[in-house]
Amino acid sequence: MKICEMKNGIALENVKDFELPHIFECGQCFRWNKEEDGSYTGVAFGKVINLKKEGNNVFIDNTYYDEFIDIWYDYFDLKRDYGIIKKQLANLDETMAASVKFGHGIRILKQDEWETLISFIISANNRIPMIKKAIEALSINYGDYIGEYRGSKYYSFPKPEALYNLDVGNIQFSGIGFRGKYIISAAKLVTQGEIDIYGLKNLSTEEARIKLMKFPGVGPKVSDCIMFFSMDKDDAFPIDIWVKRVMEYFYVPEGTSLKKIQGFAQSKFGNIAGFAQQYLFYYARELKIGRKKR
DNA sequence: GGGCAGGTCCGCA
DNA sequence: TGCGGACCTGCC
Repeated sequence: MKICEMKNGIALENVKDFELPHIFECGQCFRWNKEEDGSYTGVAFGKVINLKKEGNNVFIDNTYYDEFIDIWYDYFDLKRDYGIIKKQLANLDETMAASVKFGHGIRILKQDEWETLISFIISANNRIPMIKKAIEALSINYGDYIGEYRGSKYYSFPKPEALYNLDVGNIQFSGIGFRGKYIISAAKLVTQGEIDIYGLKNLSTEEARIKLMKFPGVGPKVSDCIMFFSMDKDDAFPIDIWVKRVMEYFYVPEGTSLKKIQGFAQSKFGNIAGFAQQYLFYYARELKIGRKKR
């Protein structure tokens, strides 16, 4: 891959394993939206950027070289060779081979810990369009105004300090529902220094999971999402309804407990379980594998 | 209109 | 420990 400076942006030439729909629609993030021209615009770390792909080149607009190196290179996990991971997984069995082929351009974004915590608290028993709406409402109301980009206004994700002294009634936006009280509790725990959200990545997966589950609204699934999507815990294996379905469809008997599925996944996928989960999730959800007919 | 959605919490054996 | 039911809310 070659990095080239451009007017108001940069170009990545000869990028491998980088498909915009795979990255932004595999369920790991909620603040990226597809534009009419097929490009994606999103907000992360208080910045707005737009990505467009032509051939094997990716164009990132509204940034500059130093910012790209500081923020986006890591955010898009560009130091990692996904070819190695995909090969390892595809060699396991036909299901993994098909999943990896289907989502071949997935990359795991290195997201902000706090934003990921709140986003996945909101995700519990919710729908993706609703989750996106809720996060957008929180940002518009309690985030900072970033600026206008291509005719739309953008806001950063609110800091914990902006939420901790709110009343539950203040954040009853569409899609928040019963999760409002969890969000405020989380903001309090972080602001008051009871849980060092940005220090958890230095702990082991098991220790970080225990700490994360101290947040109300955070159970095993949400904690694994937070660890994998923002704390480099590649052995985390979040089991949601789709992963449960695809695991039951291909690997374990129907009705297997989540704990047993978790154990099965750990022994099968080991320290790259998170990646396996993401390819399986995208595969299952896009193809609606295992979903019962109504 | 009842059921369901990227689960978690709570009460009960 | 492990299980079933409740849960905001919008959409089918």
